[in-house]
Amino acid sequence: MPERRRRILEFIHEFYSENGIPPTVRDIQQACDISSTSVVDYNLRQLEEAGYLNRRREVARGIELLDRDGEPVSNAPRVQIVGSIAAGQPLPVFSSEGAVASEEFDTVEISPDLPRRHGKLFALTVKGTSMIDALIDDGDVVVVKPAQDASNGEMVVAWLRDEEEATLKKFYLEGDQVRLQPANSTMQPIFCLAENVEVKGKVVTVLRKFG
Amino acid sequence: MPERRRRILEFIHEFYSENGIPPTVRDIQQACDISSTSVVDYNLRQLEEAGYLNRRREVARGIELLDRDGEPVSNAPRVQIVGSIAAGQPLPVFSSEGAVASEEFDTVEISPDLPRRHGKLFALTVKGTSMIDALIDDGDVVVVKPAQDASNGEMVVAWLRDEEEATLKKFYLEGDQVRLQPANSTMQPIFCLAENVEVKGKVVTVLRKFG
DNA sequence: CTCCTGATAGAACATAGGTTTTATGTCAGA
DNA sequence: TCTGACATAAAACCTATGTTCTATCAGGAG
Repeated sequence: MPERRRRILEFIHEFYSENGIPPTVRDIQQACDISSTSVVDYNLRQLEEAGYLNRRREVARGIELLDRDGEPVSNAPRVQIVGSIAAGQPLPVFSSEGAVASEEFDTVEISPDLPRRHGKLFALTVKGTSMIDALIDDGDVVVVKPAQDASNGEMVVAWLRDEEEATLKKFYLEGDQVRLQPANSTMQPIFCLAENVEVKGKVVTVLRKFG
Repeated sequence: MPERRRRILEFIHEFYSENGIPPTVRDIQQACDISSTSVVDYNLRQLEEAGYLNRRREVARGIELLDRDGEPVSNAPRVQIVGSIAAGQPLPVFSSEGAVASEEFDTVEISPDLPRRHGKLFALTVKGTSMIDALIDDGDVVVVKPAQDASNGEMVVAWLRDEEEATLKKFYLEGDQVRLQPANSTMQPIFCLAENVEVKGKVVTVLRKFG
């Protein structure tokens, strides 16, 4: 893709993020030092053909950015799904400095207030029904804030060293013991030694989609 | 605030959620059955003075919605929480034409792709643990697309006429009977006559927050 | 009744902004 | 060298859209 075209696309992203509305042809013209609106139009057509954006004809500010799948893109924040969590399976290695390559993973869109409140986040897909007792279904996505410890009552991603098992439970430190309480209050808690429990993060939200 | 003004504000929210760009004066005029653009302009000025929005003068689609603090509202769409759903309680009256006043209700932020895919949505807070069998906890928020019927397998908000009870279940039409299947596959389904089941909407997503 | 204010109308105006037309330059390949 | 695709230009065009002007009407205060 020609440099100028790339520049235009980049500018549209920037402008939309900053202003909440798409730029006009003339906004682009100015920002990218282009001498004529027709050149902008030409390049926009190319970009449209290449699937990078949609243009609502005859509509002011009718540029709509698209993602790889041709779906309208939004500037809502996304977090990486760095892997899955399931009974009896190792957790993916998630380092806070993103040792995971950005491009390799799927992402999910989340509410903007989450990163605002919690900072950097990641997500895990739940595989299997082993988390049913935490009211989390097969296929749900849990959004997690990385953490090494937790306060009582917080829902955590915990790694049980001896059992080599990951679980989602409410965390309670009681002396040198840890009580891991299922969200479903009719289920029984697990008790284990504090040193056997490795907190990997705090669950911030659960996402479940239908249809 | 006059009814018409409220309507305008509500429409701007809707339009922006669905289209990713603010409406024009004439979009508003049409949607709200107003005879003249000047009336729209007049009301927009009032809304601006009252701090509900910002107008970028001389700019096409220059309406910018503000939140209570006068800050630009994030362009992540929001849906109204029109009430709660609980066992043995009536559902709130939710009409598609927004009989519910905008200001009286809380809202939740949702992913922008939801309104784009499903159109107008509303949300219900789940009260009590009666929806545990649908893996939905006390305090969860379900986002719902209004609908009068459903296809097999879809999670619906159903109203059981005889029982006078609202429930969240997977919907299956089987002859003249309806099977309402809990998401938790270990639980037993409910069978009832089709005419006893009133579908109110389809569940699009469930939101659960921790901390 | 008169005056004022809030709200509604209809029409016209002005310009922001999408689109088109025609022309020019560059470069790879026949 | 010629040709055609690709990219750039300048200017004009047209309509979508923000703005303004003037008029009307209902209701409350004086």
